[in-house]
Formats: sequence, structure tokens, C-alpha cells
Amino acid sequence: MKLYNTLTRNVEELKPQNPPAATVYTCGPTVYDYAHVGHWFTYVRWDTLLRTLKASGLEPKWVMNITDVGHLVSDADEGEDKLEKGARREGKTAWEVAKFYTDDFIADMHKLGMLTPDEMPRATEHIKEQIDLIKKLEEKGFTYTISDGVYYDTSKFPQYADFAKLDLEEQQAGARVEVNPEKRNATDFALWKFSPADHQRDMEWDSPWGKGFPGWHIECSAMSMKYLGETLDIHTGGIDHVPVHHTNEIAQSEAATGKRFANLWMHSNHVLINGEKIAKSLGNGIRLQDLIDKGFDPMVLRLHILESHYRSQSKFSWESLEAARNRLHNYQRMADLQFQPAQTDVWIAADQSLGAIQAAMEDDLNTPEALALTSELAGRAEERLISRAEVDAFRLALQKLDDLFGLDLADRQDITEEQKNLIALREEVRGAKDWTRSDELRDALAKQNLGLRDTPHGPIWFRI
RNA sequence: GGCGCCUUGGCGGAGUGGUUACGCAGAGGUCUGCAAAACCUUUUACACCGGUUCAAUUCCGGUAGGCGCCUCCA
Repeated sequence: MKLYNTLTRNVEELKPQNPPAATVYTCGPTVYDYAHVGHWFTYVRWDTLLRTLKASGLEPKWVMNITDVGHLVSDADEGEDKLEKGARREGKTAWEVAKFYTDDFIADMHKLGMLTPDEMPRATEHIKEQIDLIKKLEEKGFTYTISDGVYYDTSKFPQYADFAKLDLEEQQAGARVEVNPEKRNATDFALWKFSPADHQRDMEWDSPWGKGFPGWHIECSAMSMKYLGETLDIHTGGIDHVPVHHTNEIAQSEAATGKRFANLWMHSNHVLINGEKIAKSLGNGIRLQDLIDKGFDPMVLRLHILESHYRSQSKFSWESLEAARNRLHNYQRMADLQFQPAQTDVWIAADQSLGAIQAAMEDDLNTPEALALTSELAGRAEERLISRAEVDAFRLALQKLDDLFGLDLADRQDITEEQKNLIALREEVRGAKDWTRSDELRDALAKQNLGLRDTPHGPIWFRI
């Protein structure tokens, strides 16, 4: 399996350390607000990665964290904690806010048919691990303490700028935020922040350095190492994490262990709405619930996400969502053929397509190519028939497509006996050339959202 | 200012030095009792200008426009 590695900026062969095991860590959500479609583009893509790893014979262990403390209003550790800010906004405690949005996120994950990660660790449940890691960094001389917290001295890690190919000096010239003057370097980041003297936080813990809370970056290092070991096979996240969050994760993890933190880094590009990124400041976040309210099945969004490549900047619009809905309908019509095999020698030969589809997925998750092949499969059979002889193989093929895409094609329901009887009755009157009665029956079925097409091998129904 | 990316037919979106991507939508046709589905045809596709080449949408240089990160943020 080949994947693009941000570390080397090349597509390379995935080489897990202990195959068939493969460790995957995904930077999860900060649960201070609802997730929007941009988040789902990213998370569905990682879900697709896991599905492809499994389909290729690996046994991945997937960990996705929940950031429920410490993510400050600025990634660069300025400003206040997002959770505390969200709590103030909603008149709740930070704990209540975290639980509410965590539950909402997981509910949406299920609606989108995502695999459940093996672990979804919360930062607040791993304070000890984070403190231990900071202690390790302190012992090795990578930290210093100033008035508001314990910081990582990025100048002690010479490779700091390498991952994101940062030009630290030039970058400072354009900085738009005031840097804490106590920091030794502009890129230094907080490992432990002290609670403010003037008010009590909802979330705070004792530590060797004083009461406070962990910085955002340290949680991912601490929790990934706890569950997956010191060197990850794959680390994934949004493209925005390259210059700060992941750069910092590498700095602190590799300083602590002396080992490579992750062998392969994958980043999902952003999705644009009306040519702009989705951002709080633009107020253009669309939630999964907004789609559902407009009558879209979450699977439509899932298919739409797969229609573009994860490394390219894709676009979201209601028009393209409608196109995805129609495409999904076509796939579902293909899937419904499993209930009505015909006496025909026409073969869909789905297993031939599956090899090519899987190969496309294993080529850096080329989902557009994989879907192109799937669409060809859906439209291949002459008059869209499958033969009785291949119905079992066809069902197996649908299951394999589900394994890769998660579009729920295999798990569909047959029509009712009553509906089958109506179709049979229509065949009878059609045989008698009673076109009026025949069309009445067709209209009656249409009211139950069932369409019919008459083929030389008998009528085939499809859901409208 | 620094780093990086993009510009493909009505819309979305792959890909390639010479061959139909694919999907959705529109028009015409074949087929059909009528439909439907399928199939066929169709609307001069690769921003612009140079260069390399037998051949460039696909490589190189420039121009124009747009975008992302360096604030929020997947």
C-alpha cells in the first residue's frame, strides 16, 4: 500500500513496524462546539484509510483522541482555553461542555457509518501521563518555566523547523499576534499552563510546577505513546496541523524518547465553501444536522467526500451534494439487484472490478478513481441484470465495497410480499394486454416509491 | 513579507507527453404497448503567452487570476 508521507513529501510504500499490526493515531476534535462538514471530510477520510488498511490485510489499531482541555484560543498557546470559553458562553461548566460536544461528535460519527476507533482517549483522563512526559522533558533540559507556565525550548531541538519546512526568522516578520515577551523563542509552546490567580478554572490539576492544566500539544504525544508505543506507523491530521501542532508533537516526543515519533504523516486538505475555508470567523460552518434537515442521508455526504482526493482542496456545495445523492441512488439500485436475479447469462463480474478498486484505494487512497470504477461496475451489465448464478458472488462484492467505502450497499432490505404480489399481478394483466390496469398497478407501486422497468427477463424494481 | 498550492467541458472531479476518466445535469436518437433502464450521439475541456519536442492539457519559463498556512480552524 502506498501513501503520501508529509515527512518526505513523497508517495511511499507503507512499512508497518510489526505487520500485520499497524498503528494509526488521528488528531481528534476539540469538543467545545459542533463539528462541521469540514471536520467530517477529514474524519471520513481517515475512516477510509482504516478501511483500506484492513482490506489490504493489515490489522490496524486506531486511536483518536478527544481534546477536552488545554486547546487555547490560539494554537500558538496564546489566549484562553477553548473549553472554558465555551463554558462561559453557554453558562455551563467546561466539563459539561466537553461531554455535550463529545457525545454529539460520536453520534455524528455513527450516522456517517464511521468505524469506531479502538481507543478514544480524553486528555482530561490522561493528566498523569502528560505530567510524566513533561517531567521527562524537564530532566533532559528541554523546558523552562515563566510566569504563566512551563514551556518547551524549541531552540534545543535543532530539527524543529524541518517537518513543516519553516523559515523561522522570516515567519516572525509576518506574525500577527503579540508573542509573550517572557518566551525565549517565538515558537516555544506551553507544556503546562498555570491556573490564573484571579479566578478558578473548571478544569485544573496539581502538578510539580503548580496548579494548572496541560498544553494542547502534549496530550497527543502522551496518549499516542501510551496506547501505540513511542513510534507510530501512521499519524494523521488536518493540513493546518503541519506547522504548529504536529511540529510541536515531533519536537516534544522525539526529545523525550530519542526515537522517530511517526514514520508516516498524512494530512487531509481543507474543504472550501464558496471559495472560502470554513472558519469560526466566517460563520460558514455547516453541520451534519443541517444536511439531514434538508433531507440528505448522511451517506450522501460520505459519498461526496470520497468523490475528491484527500490531498486536494475540495469544494462543498449543495449542488454537488445533490449530484452525490443521485450517484448514491444509482449504487443503491445496483445493490437492490441482489434481490432480483434474472434468468440471464449477463454477468456483472463484480469480482474483476474489486481488484482494481482496491488497487486504487491502496494507491494513496485514490477514492475518485475507485468510485469511477464502481460507477463503471454499476453501469456495466447489459440492462442492469445479474444472473441467478452470480447472486452470491454479487452479495460478497457488495460487502467488499462496503468494507472499503462504508456506504451500506450490502445491508439493504427486500421489498414486501405485498409489493411482490402487485408486481406479479401486473405481469398477469400485462400478459393479457390490459394496459390500463397495468399502468394503474405501476402507479400504485410508484406511490410506494417503487419504480419498475420491464426487461426481456421480467420486471425489475428499483427504489425511486 | 515567508512557506506551499491551484486554474480541466454547464457543475463536481481524476488523470496522462500521442488513446473515452468518472459522476451529476442538458439536447437528440435506438429500444418499449407506454414507460423505465440501458446504450449511442451531442454541447470546439484542459487560464493566457512563449519554449523544449515528431507530438503538450501533461515538461520548462513568464503573465493573469484564485486559494491555504504563518490569527480562529479539520
